Amino acid sequence: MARTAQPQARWQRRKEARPAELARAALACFAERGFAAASLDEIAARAGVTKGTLYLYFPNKEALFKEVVRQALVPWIAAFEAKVRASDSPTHQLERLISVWPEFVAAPHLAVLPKLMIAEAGNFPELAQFYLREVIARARRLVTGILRRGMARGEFRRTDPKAAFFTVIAPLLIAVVWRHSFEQHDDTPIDVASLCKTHTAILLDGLVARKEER
Amino acid sequence: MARTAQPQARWQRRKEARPAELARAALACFAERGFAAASLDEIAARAGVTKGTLYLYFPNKEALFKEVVRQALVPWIAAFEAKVRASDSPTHQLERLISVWPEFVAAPHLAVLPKLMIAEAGNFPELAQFYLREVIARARRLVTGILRRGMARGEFRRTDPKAAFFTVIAPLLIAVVWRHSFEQHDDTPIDVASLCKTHTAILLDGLVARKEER
Amino acid sequence: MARTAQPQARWQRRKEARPAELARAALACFAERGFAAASLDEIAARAGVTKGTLYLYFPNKEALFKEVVRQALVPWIAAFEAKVRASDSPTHQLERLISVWPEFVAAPHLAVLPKLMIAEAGNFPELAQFYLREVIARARRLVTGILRRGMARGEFRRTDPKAAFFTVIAPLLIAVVWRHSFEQHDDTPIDVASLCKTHTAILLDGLVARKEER
Amino acid sequence: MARTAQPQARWQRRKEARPAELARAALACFAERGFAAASLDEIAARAGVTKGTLYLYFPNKEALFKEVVRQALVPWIAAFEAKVRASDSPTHQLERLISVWPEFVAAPHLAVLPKLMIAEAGNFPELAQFYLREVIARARRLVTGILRRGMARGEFRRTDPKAAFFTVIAPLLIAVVWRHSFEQHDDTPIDVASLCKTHTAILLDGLVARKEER
DNA sequence: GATGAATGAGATTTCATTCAT
DNA sequence: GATGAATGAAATCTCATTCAT
Repeated sequence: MARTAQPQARWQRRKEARPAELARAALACFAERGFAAASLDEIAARAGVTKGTLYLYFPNKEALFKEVVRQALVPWIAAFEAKVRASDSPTHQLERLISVWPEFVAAPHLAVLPKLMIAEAGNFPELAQFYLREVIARARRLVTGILRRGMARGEFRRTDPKAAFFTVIAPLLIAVVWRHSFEQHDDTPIDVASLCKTHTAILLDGLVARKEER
Repeated sequence: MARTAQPQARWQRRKEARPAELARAALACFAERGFAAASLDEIAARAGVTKGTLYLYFPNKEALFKEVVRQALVPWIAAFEAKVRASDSPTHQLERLISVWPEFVAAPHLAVLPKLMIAEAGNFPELAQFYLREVIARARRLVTGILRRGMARGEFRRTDPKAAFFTVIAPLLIAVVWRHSFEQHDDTPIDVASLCKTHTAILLDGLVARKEER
Repeated sequence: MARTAQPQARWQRRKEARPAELARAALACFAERGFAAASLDEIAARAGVTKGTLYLYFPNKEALFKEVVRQALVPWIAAFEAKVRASDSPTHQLERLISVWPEFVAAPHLAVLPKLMIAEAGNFPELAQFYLREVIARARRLVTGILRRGMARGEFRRTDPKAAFFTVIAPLLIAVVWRHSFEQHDDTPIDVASLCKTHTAILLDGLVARKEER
Repeated sequence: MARTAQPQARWQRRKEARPAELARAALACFAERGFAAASLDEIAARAGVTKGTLYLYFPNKEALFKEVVRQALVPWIAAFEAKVRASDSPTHQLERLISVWPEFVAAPHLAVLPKLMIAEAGNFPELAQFYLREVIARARRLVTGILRRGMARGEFRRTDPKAAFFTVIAPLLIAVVWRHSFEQHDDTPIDVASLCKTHTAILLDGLVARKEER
């Protein structure tokens, strides 16, 4: 009973899947613990391989971090911009931008990045610049564009668009960050949908009550 | 009676001054490198003592970190609370609350703490809970209190106070975080004062333009 | 095909052999210096590995110690039990039990363990309980079992078996302990074989002389 | 209201008591943990002084250990020998020697020494020699003397007195040692009185049953 | 391609000892 | 005489990285 030559199926089966698996595991670990506290042992274990294997794909821990984060950043931007185009009214565009946020928060691979970037930007300048250029700057252009158009059309009150950008975006950002830092230690989880609804309302009409509405 | 040359004492007794000095040095190191990357050697050196001395005052690195956070942040929360108590009108209270922020952002090293907490919450559950309890919860009580009173008095429109808390606070928080993660890589630094002004305006009156003002 | 000169491998893989080698080296160090004074550096050096390697096999120094005790002593207890099972007469069983002792005393490093356990029981409660459970209790069961059977058969006089256990075992124990504490400072070394012979004689027939022998 | 000059009563009151207090505390710590694991902090705390004070009385840890142990050894011997003189019959002398043992076991400062000496003899040769000379050798002379006289009078069977010494003394020794090493980890404490009674019985008459008694 | 045993530098932590007060 | 803050050397332990298999 001759044992037919197995074309080393054990490894081949996974060969193409590997890099993506490693990236997913690494991203999750880095996001949970930060760069320094994430151990290669843990990343490897989570990816179902051994530590040595990581070094087949990445020259060292820092390169692994940068590569994995850089790759994960790309989807963020496109997804982000696409959502806004569907409308023409600046008000509706803002509403829409905020209303898709809960989707982002729920997507595990995307939601993890802002916290990670906030935590590690100081230690990884190139990465920070990349994030700044490819994510933040584009988001800023998107939002300030909406605001400027709204002001030009008389739909929005005059404000400094660059400053207003923070008021528009920050609560959304904090929501994702919260998810991955404090929520597990808090007793009451935040309701992202409700948060977005309230944020939209305040953003557009303010906190102050008025007799007559627009 | 001229002061004779002191044969350089190997060390000096600084019983009361020490803990604060150590905490200050530690804060600076944690701010620069993050919790994990800050070494006790470096902290000790910056404080002008040896590693062993750190252990006279703190049982371990984590306790040192916790103490640093406590000493640095709690006074600020108190300051914010005091600022709010000084006024009676909810609208003015919000305005004042936001107006102290630039001072907070400018305090040396202090403003890194929110970023540090975001980064390390996952690694130090106890610290995260402490921060939640002593900082976030107090801030939340402060803001939701203002909002509720405003609504009760008919001064503010009805919203979910817990959700609105994020819209009030998040832009401020992002401003501090920005300082220590992306600002150095961006070409135009943010102007915190202007940001606070814009934020207050939008927060109170919204983005949408109206014929008649309050 | 001559074996070419090996460019001295930095290290070798010894997966299966390692734990036993490490335990052996550790036993020697613990025996010479005691638990606290034995340094991991020294143990590693003696085993021909680096400190880090120890942690591949044992989570910490205490676990290493525990493993050393377990590996070294448990086989001996089993040997004693086997020796006893080989006979049927309680008297012979006691004789045989004692007659193996010189071998135990002569086994290299092994005989320090009782002394080490006496010295460290206070510092390692868990280890003390392990030793009590796996070594002392088994020895006690073995001896009291023999005594009880002897009494039941009328071969031995009635005594409290748990108290008699001490009279049976203590001189043997003291002999090993002596070896590693006082013998080197005494002028005349003890002759374990003779000691065992005398002990057996007294144990069975007492010191007091009689007209008629059994 | 002039404050009368207090002749620094605070320290003077204790001046003479100090050394004894220190010695007591040190002995207890060393006995509990062994030389290496006993910390000067703990000893000082137990004595109600600070670490620095220890260095007023002893040049270093090793000297403290040796001095304290050496001083504690002296009472052992005298107390031990005095008990035996009261009788003339070797059998009674042995009985008496064993019967006073429970007193030793109960005396905290004495009972602690055998364990300590067993544990540290290897690391402190001079101390071991002192103990050997002043305690063990004298005890050996005492016991072998009794045995030899008993044999000469035909009261005891002929045995090697030096070997028999172990059978006589070991169970007693083990009882004290047990007290300070394993008893706290065992569920059933040993009953020293019962142990001594049983030991006497076996020692004199052996385990083996006989028709006619002496 | 994958493994995982081994490394070794560096981290935190401990503690006997010193010395200004 | 007593203190206790400070030291500094050495201990245990961790972990990114290497490399024989």
